[in-house]
Amino acid sequence: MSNQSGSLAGALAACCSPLAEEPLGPARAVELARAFKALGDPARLRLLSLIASHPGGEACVCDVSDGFDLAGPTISHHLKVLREAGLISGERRGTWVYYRADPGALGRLSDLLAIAGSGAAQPPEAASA
Amino acid sequence: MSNQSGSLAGALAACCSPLAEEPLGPARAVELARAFKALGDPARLRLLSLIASHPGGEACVCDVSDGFDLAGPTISHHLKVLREAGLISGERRGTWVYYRADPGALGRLSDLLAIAGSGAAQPPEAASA
DNA sequence: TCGCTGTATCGACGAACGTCAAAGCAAGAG
DNA sequence: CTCTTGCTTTGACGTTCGTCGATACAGCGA
Repeated sequence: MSNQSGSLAGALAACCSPLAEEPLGPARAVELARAFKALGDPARLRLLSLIASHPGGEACVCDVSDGFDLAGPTISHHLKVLREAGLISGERRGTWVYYRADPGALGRLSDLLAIAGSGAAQPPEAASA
Repeated sequence: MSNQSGSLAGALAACCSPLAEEPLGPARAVELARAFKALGDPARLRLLSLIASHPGGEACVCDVSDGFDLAGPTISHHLKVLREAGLISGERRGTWVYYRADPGALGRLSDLLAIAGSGAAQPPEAASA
């Protein structure tokens, strides 16, 4: 399990001019879409939030499972999706498995949207709308 | 068509403490997930980027369709998904329909991830673990 | 008016997704 | 070693999604 079992190891690492700066090539779009798709489920969004907001910055599955109406395997599945998207990493310590959010990956996704939201290609409606 | 035909009109408007600050309630998770899901497709990501990066901040469907291997109806479908997610808005001017990215919606999604990526719940891995 | 071009909706198909129960593996307790 | 607990994997089911062709609508020009 270690870090990421998936494919995007470096996908979010070598990131990307902001959305509005240049058209975003097909290949990069595929990798970024995989990350956003991982965020595109309420359960995963809550899991990620729960992990990121947990004291110490990490949470074990047992901490996180309470408050969900989902079966154990489903939780595990969602955590795997987040892991393979490079958004969290998991580590087994004794009996329990601890997950932790990846600040870098989240930050890069944030940057991708941020600049688009504030700066580039300045919509002429500057102050309006 | 006007602005958003969909459901999230205000969903992204009244946004949200950052991901790592507090656990993100179920209801809000559903609405945010809808936005991220809209970003979770390579074609839509490229479309959004193409629109956002287009000179003037807006692009008509014809501008955007070139360079895609997708049929017309499919492009139209993806634009509709982005529109219903509140990420773009469309306006018909004569024969053509022009789309424009919504900086506010993108910015709020960005903020949601940004703080999580930099600040809160500071992972103590610095010294501990 | 008719026809043409640009865009959207409809209906259908295959693929991917979210979910669960059952079974499997890892680690500690007895 | 065996049992129990925590988590993951497997296999299956129904639903949603991405894609397309056919069709319909909107606006312009002849």
